[in-house]
Amino acid sequence: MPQQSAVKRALGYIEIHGPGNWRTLPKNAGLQRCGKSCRLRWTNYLRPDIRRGRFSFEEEETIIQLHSILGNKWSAIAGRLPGRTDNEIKNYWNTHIRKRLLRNGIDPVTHAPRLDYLDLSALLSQTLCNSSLLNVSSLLGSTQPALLNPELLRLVNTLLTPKQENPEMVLQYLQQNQLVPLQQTGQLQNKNGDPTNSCGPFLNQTVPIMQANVEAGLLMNMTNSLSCTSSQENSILSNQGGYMQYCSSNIPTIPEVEENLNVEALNNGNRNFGMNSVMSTPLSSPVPMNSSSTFINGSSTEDERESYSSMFKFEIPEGFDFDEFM
DNA sequence: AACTTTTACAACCGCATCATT
DNA sequence: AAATGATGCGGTTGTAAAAGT
Repeated sequence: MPQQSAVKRALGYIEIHGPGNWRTLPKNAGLQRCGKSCRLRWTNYLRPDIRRGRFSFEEEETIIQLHSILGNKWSAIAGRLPGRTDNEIKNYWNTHIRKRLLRNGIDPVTHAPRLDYLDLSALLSQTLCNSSLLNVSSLLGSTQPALLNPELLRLVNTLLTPKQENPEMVLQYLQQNQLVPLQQTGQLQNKNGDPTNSCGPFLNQTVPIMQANVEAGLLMNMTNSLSCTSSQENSILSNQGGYMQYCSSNIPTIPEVEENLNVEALNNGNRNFGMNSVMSTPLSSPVPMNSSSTFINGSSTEDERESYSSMFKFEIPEGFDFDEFM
């Protein structure tokens, strides 16, 4: 007996008798399934009001927000997303959202930032001149993010502490910890020992450059990378005064950073990066969740969403003089 | 082209709760 | 109040398709 016609019979049976009577349904419709299986099949797949297709960005944000409040109460979350089933949301969480949160250094269970989940190797390499001489990956000691080298955590902390934003201290730290070769001239060299390569002069000249430009912009961006890796995660930052805001002992909060940096100078090179734009999702109540805050558009693809995340990674400020640098 | 690995999603399982007798 | 069956729910598994080698 073709399965297609069995489904049609089941649907016809439900149309006549309504959903329910799951025990009698398989017998009357000639199905091999048990009643429970029929019910699940109906609620998760066959129901006519089920909305199929990709989750929109709004839906995704709603799921994250609700999950931060409700936890794994998938049916409760589904209740706020018309046409979506708990099973669908659960699957989407496990296959998409959870992974992205982990990649962005956010614990998907607690929704708190976790440095040990973050791809710090890539972040720091990118940060410090995309340097091949920085043996950052060795700091990690393992490919497993959970086993983060404490040295790296200290380094990140050093980089992120506003009072220590002087790049000289960063370099000093790197040298002290043998993360870069210590040179008598103070110049750095690459693996080939060539001090005139792109990275050496950069780090040598970086101090004044960074003091002028990078100091504010790069550190701010790096802070964003760690604590606010995407507009989506920004929206679920802790629950203070109607706003969600993540907190961490190591990571300065955004207001702290703003306090310690010259915001005006910062914005010169990063106008699209204003703090307001990333901290603007009100969450005075769990529902309704259709915040208008940080949406780029409602039909963004996953790749596009990933690119939002990368927006918050290190960028060289506009004022950066590459000619001088080279 | 063939094989392996990864991804995404539907389906299943077991337990908890609710409703009925 | 207890027993029984139905339903709801969250975690897990199975598998087809896609991606990678």
